[in-house]
Amino acid sequence: MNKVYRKLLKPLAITYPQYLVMMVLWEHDSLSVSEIGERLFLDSATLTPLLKRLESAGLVTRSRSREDERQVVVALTARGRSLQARAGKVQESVFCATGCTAAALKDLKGELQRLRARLAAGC
Amino acid sequence: MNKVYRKLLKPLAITYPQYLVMMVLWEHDSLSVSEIGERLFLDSATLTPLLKRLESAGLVTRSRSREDERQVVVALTARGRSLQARAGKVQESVFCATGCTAAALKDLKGELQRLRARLAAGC
DNA sequence: GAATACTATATAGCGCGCTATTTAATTGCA
DNA sequence: TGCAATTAAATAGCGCGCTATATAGTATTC
Repeated sequence: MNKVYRKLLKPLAITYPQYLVMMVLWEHDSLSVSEIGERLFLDSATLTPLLKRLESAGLVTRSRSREDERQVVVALTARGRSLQARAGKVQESVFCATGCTAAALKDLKGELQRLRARLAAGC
Repeated sequence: MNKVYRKLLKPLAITYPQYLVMMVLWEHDSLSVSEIGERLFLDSATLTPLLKRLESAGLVTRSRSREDERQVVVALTARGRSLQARAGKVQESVFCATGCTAAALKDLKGELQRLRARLAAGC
């Protein structure tokens, strides 16, 4: 999975986890670190360095929230937004590589999500 | 997945990837690095340091093969073998945590294996 | 209003999995 | 035989995901 994305994302010069963060931001434009974390099941220990790399790549900005100075708001830059267009083919290519129908993939995704929930809940 | 195993393997003081290697060795007792790699889809860059950790934990030995000095043969120690008994409950606990029937898990495994094969083959 | 508890990030440190490269042993071919 | 090609491990270096801990800022409680 990671390996498939790696090849496709090489032209964009981002990694697969970075791509996941960008996808979340393309939907919401601006989110706090923990809001991103909730959506991707990642915590600040993972996200902080990743976001710093996206920041130094000029794709996002990180700034302390005015209302709550504990929070760091991550927002897309123009460059970050424009990357979305170039990323269009990625999803398509991965879908093609799976050789699955959209319905089969949806089923599999649902099954894995349920499994994750059960594993997280404990025995 | 990893997180579930981590908790269960803590008493054994090994990680989940280390546990996978031990499972392979419990079946075969002695294998070369690349033979382990084939079974787990891992290469020497990942396995060499992992095996060194298992070696320094006293669970395996690593020695150059006599027939082919390029190969390193990894073999269980007595301590490594005896760990198998203590690991008995791990599989059971994980199975329980999935909340799946054995048949459902088998199906899911097959589906994911086919998906991996397709992804590896390319579009 | 001050001490306390809680929350959001950040940091340190570890193991894993990867790519790219190196080293050493074996194979194969002229 | 000798030299090139191949193979098996090892190494360097990077990003990720985790646990444990620290550092702030905010909320609560008395």
